[in-house]
Amino acid sequence: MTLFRLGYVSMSVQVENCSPSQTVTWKSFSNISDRDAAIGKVRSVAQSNIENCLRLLKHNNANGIKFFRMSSRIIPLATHEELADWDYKAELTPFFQELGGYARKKGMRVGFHPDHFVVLNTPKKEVLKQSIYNLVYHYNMLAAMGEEPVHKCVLHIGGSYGNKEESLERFIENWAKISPRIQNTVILENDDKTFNVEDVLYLSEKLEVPHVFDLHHHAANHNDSDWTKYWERIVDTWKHSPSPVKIHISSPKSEKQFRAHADYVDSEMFRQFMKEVSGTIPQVDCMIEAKQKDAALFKLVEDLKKDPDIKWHEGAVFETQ
DNA sequence: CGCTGTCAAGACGAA
DNA sequence: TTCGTCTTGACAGCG
Repeated sequence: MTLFRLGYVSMSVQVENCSPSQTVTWKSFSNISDRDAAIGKVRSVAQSNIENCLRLLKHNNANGIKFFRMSSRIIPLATHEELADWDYKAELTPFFQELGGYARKKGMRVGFHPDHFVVLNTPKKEVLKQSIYNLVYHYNMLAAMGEEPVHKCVLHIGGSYGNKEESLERFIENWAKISPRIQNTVILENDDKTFNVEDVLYLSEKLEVPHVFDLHHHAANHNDSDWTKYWERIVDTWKHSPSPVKIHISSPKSEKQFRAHADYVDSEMFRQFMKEVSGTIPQVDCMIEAKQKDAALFKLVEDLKKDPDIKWHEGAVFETQ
């Protein structure tokens, strides 16, 4: 018996005018001569983003969706050094509290996937510094929400820099320079070009970091295409986590653009995955990464409803034998 | 009003 | 070494 929860990424294609990623660019910030007014602009955009994120959570709850990836762009310019003196935490905490309070009350799992500028295996000191600063920003948002800031930020291992083995080892060296509280926010995903499941498992097991397995990336980048032989080890990386195993699901856009995300996910592919996983663990949370966002999730649910073996709990939560 | 180019941030490969 | 591309949603600017 396995409980599946489906989630989706950041924004809805159904709820209108509800972007949680409105922004103020550095360029437009700089064009405002009154700095207080400029900060005010950033503050109001951030508040609006948090409000819209809350509206999305309410939309999710109404549809039985208990799993969600929040936008990393909630606070524009939060990690820009020119705004380092702005205490966004103090000013925005009440808004984040409401957001986190709602998620908690409804039993929702929320998390982040920081942008690709966060590269922990970089050889450049400055890039590592900025990356850690970016993770601190994510930590601060989680803390302000009252969320336990553990295993909530999905990252890739990083670049290969011409030598994959060295770059894998550099991750470990750099990891040692990061405080435990920030280390604890991180979970690691296999990518579609360089670091495959075996590489992530190597780090995950060594550093005790849960591995977020991405099925689509695995199809694009693997040593052995049969992922099931890694499954037990993947599950094992979650044994000390407060959260259930997390998986990424998406389908290739086309044969030619294999690595790009399709509008929807292939429900046959999902069904295959579901069959393999059923019975191996009590619960798995599946992040649907598709261009059509929540609409793709709803379409998958429609398809899965035809399956008589599935027992439905809520809109996007179900149980298999 | 709608289309196009630009936007904090990194990595990579082509020229 | 420099530049375009990747990828992506928002937005400013332009016609």
